[in-house]
Amino acid sequence: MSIAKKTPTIQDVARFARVSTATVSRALSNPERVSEGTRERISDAVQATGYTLNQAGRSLRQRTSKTILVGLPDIRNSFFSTILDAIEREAALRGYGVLVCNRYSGPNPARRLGEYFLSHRADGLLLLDGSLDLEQLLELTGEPSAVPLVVACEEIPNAPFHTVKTDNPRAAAQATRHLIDLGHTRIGHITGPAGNVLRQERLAGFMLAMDEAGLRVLPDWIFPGNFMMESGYAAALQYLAMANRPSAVFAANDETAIGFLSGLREQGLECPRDISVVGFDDLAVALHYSPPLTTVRQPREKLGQLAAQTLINILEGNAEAKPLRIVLTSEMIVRSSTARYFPPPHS
Amino acid sequence: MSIAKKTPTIQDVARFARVSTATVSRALSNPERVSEGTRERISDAVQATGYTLNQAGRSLRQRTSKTILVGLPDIRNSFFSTILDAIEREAALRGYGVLVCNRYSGPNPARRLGEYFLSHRADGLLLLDGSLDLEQLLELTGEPSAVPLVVACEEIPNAPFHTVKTDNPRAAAQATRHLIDLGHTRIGHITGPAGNVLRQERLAGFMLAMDEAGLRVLPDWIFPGNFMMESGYAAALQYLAMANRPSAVFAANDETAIGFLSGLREQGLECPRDISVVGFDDLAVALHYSPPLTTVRQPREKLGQLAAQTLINILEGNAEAKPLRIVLTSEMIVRSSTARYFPPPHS
DNA sequence: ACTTGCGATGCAATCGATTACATGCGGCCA
DNA sequence: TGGCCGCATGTAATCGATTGCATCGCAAGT
Repeated sequence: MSIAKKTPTIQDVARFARVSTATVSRALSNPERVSEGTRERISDAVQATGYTLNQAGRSLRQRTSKTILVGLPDIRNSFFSTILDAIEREAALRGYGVLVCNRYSGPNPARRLGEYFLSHRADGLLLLDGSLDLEQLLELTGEPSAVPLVVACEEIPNAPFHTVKTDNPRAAAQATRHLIDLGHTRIGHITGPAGNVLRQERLAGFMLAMDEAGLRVLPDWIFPGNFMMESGYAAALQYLAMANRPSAVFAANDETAIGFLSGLREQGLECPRDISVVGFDDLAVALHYSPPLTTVRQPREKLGQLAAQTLINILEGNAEAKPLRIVLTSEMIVRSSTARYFPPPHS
Repeated sequence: MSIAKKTPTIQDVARFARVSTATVSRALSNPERVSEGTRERISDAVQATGYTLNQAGRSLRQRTSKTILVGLPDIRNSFFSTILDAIEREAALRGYGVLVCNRYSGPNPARRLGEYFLSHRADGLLLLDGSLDLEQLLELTGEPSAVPLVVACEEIPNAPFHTVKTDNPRAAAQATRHLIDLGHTRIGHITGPAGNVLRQERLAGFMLAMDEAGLRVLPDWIFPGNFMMESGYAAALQYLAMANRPSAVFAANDETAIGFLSGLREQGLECPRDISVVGFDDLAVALHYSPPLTTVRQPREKLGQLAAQTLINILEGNAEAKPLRIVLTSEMIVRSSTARYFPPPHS
C-alpha cells in the first residue's frame, strides 16, 4: 500500500463509516461528543482506510501548525544540541514538530525567524539565544505578543518574555569560591562573548565571590572570550605573556577552558600543577579531558524539557498570563583540573 | 503593525491592486505571465499590505510543504549537528524549512518518520543514519519511492536510495597505514556500534590495510564500541587487562578515541609515549585535546550541503532518475597522538 | 397530547492559495 | 470584412479539515 497512490482523507473515512465528515472530525478530536456506536464504526473505518490527518488542511482552518520553531545561535555547540534534543523529545510527545533555525544572521536576524510566523509555519518560538535586539524582537512579536515566545538558557533583560534558565550568577560565584577555598587568591576569568547575557551573569558572579572574599581582580585577569575553544586558546597566549599571572582561572564555559588548557600545555604549563581551571556546562568531554575538568553542570535536559513544556502550555492556552521565570539550579562538579594552591618554591 | 491583527491574504492584495486573486498568484509565482503594468501594481500592493504567503493554504492546494525532514541518530553528537547546520543553511537558501526528528526509537523507528509524510508535513527525508531496517524503510517510502529520500553519512547497503557519504574504507585504511608507517605492527581497532554501516566500512578498511602490510590482527584487538566516549573508556579497561597489548589503536571515531585515552591515562599510560591512537571525524576538540589527536577529517559542511542540494533537486524535479551516489574524500590530519614505535626497553 | 430539551448528527461555509477553463480584446491574415 | 489566434485576466472549483447552525428523534415534563 504505497503512500503515493492517494492518501485517504477524512471523506474516505466518512464514506466508509457512513457518516458525515463532521462526525468523523468530532470523533477524532472530541470523542465524547459522538455516540459509542458511531465512534467504533469510525475507528474501524480509520483502521480500514489507513487514514491520517492532513496537517495542511487543519492548519489552514485552525490557523495552527502544531509546530514550534527553535532559534539557536550555534547548533554545532553540543551544549545547545543537547537542549535541542530534549526539546524535540518533549515536543514530539505532545504532538508538535520542531523546526530549527540556526545562526540566523544578516542585518535583521529576527527577520528570518519572523518569516516562519508570517507564513504560519510555526505556532511559537523557543529562543536559545539572548543576543537578539530587543527592538527587533518586539517588532517581531507584535505589541500584544502575537508570537508566543519562550527564551531558554539565556535571557533578554527587562523584556516581558517567559524565561527558563539556570542561576548563572550563583553558579559562577560557587565555582569561584571553590577556587578560593583551595587557597587561590589571584584568580582570573575568561568571559563569554560581548553582548551576551550569560557573559554578564557569570562575570558578575565571579566578581561578587571575589569581592566577598576580599580579593582583588586585576583588569588583566579578565580575558575576553566567546565560548569557543579558539578564544580560550587566545587567552592562554595572553596569559603566558603576563608578568603577574593568576594561579587559577574560571572560564565561562568548558570549551573555553579546554582551549585555554590546550594553549598552556603547548608551552609546557601543566594543570593542575601550575594552574587550576574551572569550566562551565559539563559537556560530555569534560569528564574525559586531560585532566578531567572541574566544572558546573547545568541541567540541560531538564531545561530543554521545561522550556518546551512552557511554550506548548502557552500555545494550548493553559498558561500563566504574566511572564513566567523559571530558574534551575546548577551543580558543582569537582574533578582534577583544580588543586590546592601551593606558593611556587622560589618567589 | 502587529501580526496578531490579521495577516493580509492574497485577497487583500488583489483588492488593493484591483485585480483578481488569480492574477496576484500568477504575478508572484510566474511573473512573466502577467503584463508589466499589472505586475507593478501588484508589487506595490504587496508592499502596501505587507502580504506574506500563508504556507498552509499553498500546501493544501499543491500538496507540498516546502519542508524537509532530517532524521538523526543522535543530535547531541557534534558530528551530526555540524552536518545539520550545513543542511539547514542550504535549505534556508532554497526556501525550505527543516524539521528535525532525533533518536526516533521504539518498535518501528521508521514509523515516527513516516508520520511526517502521511500528514504531509514534509516533502522529503534526509537520513543521517544507516541503521534503519530496510524493510521498514521501504514500507515507508512505498514501492515507487513515494518519499523522496537521501541518505547522508551512512548508507543502506543494496538499497536504491540516493547517497552522499565519504570514502570510509579508504580513509580507515589510510589511518591504519599511518600507524604502520610509524613502525607499529600490533595494531588494534575500536569499532562502531553493531549493525552500523560505518562500523563495517571502517573495520574493513582497517583489516585491509593490515592484511596488505602482512600484519596479523588478534581477535582480542578488536574492541567493541558504539561511537560514544563511554565505549572508548570501556575498551581501555579491556586493553589494560590484556597480556599482549597492541602498541597502537585506530578508533572508529574521535569520541571513542577520547574515552579510550581517558581510561588509559587513569592507569598511568601516556599517549603517545606508551601507545599511539588515531581517531576519526576531526571534531573541534580533537585539536585541543591532550594530546592533540591524529585523526581523519571528513568534509562535514560539504557533505551536509550536498545532501541538502541533492534532496531539494529531487523535490523540484531536476534530478537524476537513478540513485546518485556521491562519495567525498576525507583528509588525514596528523597531530600528536601518534608517534614512531620504539620497542619497550625490556621485553 | 403537546411542548420542551437535549444528545447525536448532517449541511454547508470557511480557511488561503492555486489552477483549469472561460472570456474578452486586439491584431493579423486572407 | 470575417475568422482565427494568442495574450491578459477573470471565474470558480479545488485541496482537507473544522465548526456554526440546523435538523431529527426521543424522552421527560406539564
